[in-house]
Amino acid sequence: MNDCSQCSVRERAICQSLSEEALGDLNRIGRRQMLKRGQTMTWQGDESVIVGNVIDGVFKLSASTMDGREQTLGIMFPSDFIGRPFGPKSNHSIVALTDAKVCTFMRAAFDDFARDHPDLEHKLLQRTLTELDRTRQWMLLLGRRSANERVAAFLLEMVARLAEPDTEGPIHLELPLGRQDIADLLGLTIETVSRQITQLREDGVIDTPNRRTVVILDRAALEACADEA
Amino acid sequence: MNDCSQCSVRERAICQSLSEEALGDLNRIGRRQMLKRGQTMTWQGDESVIVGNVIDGVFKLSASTMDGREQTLGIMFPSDFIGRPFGPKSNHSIVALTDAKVCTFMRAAFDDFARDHPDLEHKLLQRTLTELDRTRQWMLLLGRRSANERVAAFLLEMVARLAEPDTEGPIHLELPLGRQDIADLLGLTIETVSRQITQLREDGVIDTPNRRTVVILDRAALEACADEA
DNA sequence: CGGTGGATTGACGGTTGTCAACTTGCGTGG
DNA sequence: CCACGCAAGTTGACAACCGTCAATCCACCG
Repeated sequence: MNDCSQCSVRERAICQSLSEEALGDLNRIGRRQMLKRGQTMTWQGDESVIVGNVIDGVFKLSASTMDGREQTLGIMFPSDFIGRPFGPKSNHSIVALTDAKVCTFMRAAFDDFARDHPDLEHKLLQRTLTELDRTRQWMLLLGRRSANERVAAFLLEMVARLAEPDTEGPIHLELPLGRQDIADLLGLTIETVSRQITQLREDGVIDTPNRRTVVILDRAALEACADEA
Repeated sequence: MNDCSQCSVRERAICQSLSEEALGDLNRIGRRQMLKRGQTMTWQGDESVIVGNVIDGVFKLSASTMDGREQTLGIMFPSDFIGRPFGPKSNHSIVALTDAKVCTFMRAAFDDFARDHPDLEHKLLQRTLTELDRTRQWMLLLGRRSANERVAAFLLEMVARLAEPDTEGPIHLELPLGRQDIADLLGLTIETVSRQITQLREDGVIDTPNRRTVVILDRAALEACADEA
């Protein structure tokens, strides 16, 4: 059964605003879906048919030019809302970076439901505004920051989103992205990302015990990199 | 008097959703404000105090790094909504690119009003979603496109936003931005922008009768530049 | 133990940024 | 109305950073 009361993002997703009864109604038009790492949920340019909440796993939103250069537009974590409600087209692909679980709705049905539940729309508005803020910050990074600033900023962003807050000492990160994903997110090539990471390791700022884990040894130094120079 | 019924963006701004009565209530908490070209309405990092509708003129949203590199995050035209509702901080400055007129509200009062008027919130949500789409498209440009692609894309964007639709022959554009503004928007330097414009002129794609006007001579060629190569 | 795909490293070149000189356009004041 | 002055824009020479291409390395899989 799809029981929202036991949903792991119950307290954080936009559905938190709903009464038990409304939640039941919403549940009736939704369905759970599992995706494998690397699987694409929706394609750039397709009609906007599906929207939903990320329950588990990590997704990237990405767009590419006609000749195949790719740019990641955002990373979505559990409780984030994905897809394009109230509009006919989706301008980006949504791809699972890890095995993932989502709670999906047909867009038309979701739109109708949302219009009848202003509290839900309000939560969605707040989330959209926050995402717009984040996206604009990323524009500054893409437009004006150097390769080493970008990599430092990326690592700090991952700390903010993945690590336990306020831990003392070295911070252990298990990255949901490979090097190519990082490059696509930062608007760099995989080689440049690799070189910057090597540099940070040689400077003693981070350690990389294996390809997917990063240990932050000197957070202050990383923050100095990200803010300028 | 502030008479919304005669407002030049009455049919296009988010207020279009309001009844006569609600419009009167909103009008009572708002005030008109004039700004000169170059004047800053709100500053990056300040508390979010003011929100509003652009009535006349053009604004840029911009953010800068600690060492002074600047990136423009968006261009706002009449009927667009500016400022950050439902959140305490504004992460970007809002600067008038031309003499301008806005209809402003104290954020706290606007927030309260919006929460009581779901139709208004819905319009705001739609606008925010559209702006997020546009911003993400711009991320692709900043992350992955070359200088000449960026300039071509910029000119086409200006055609879309400023020119009469579907005119045959050469398209006349009166740019609201100077070269430095264009550079900040495209994540380039002023010199690179200048060189690309010179190149397009020498190729016969555009003409530049004076510093602020551009004539599109060969739109197809421009579109070819923007899409790739 | 060997294969495969991701990651790293190196050499090189191109695009764009930097610095500086010069030109052009525009407004002000004589 | 013209001339002057300044800001905006253009052009050139050069350097740096990052992308490209290619070889190699390494982790993880059977």
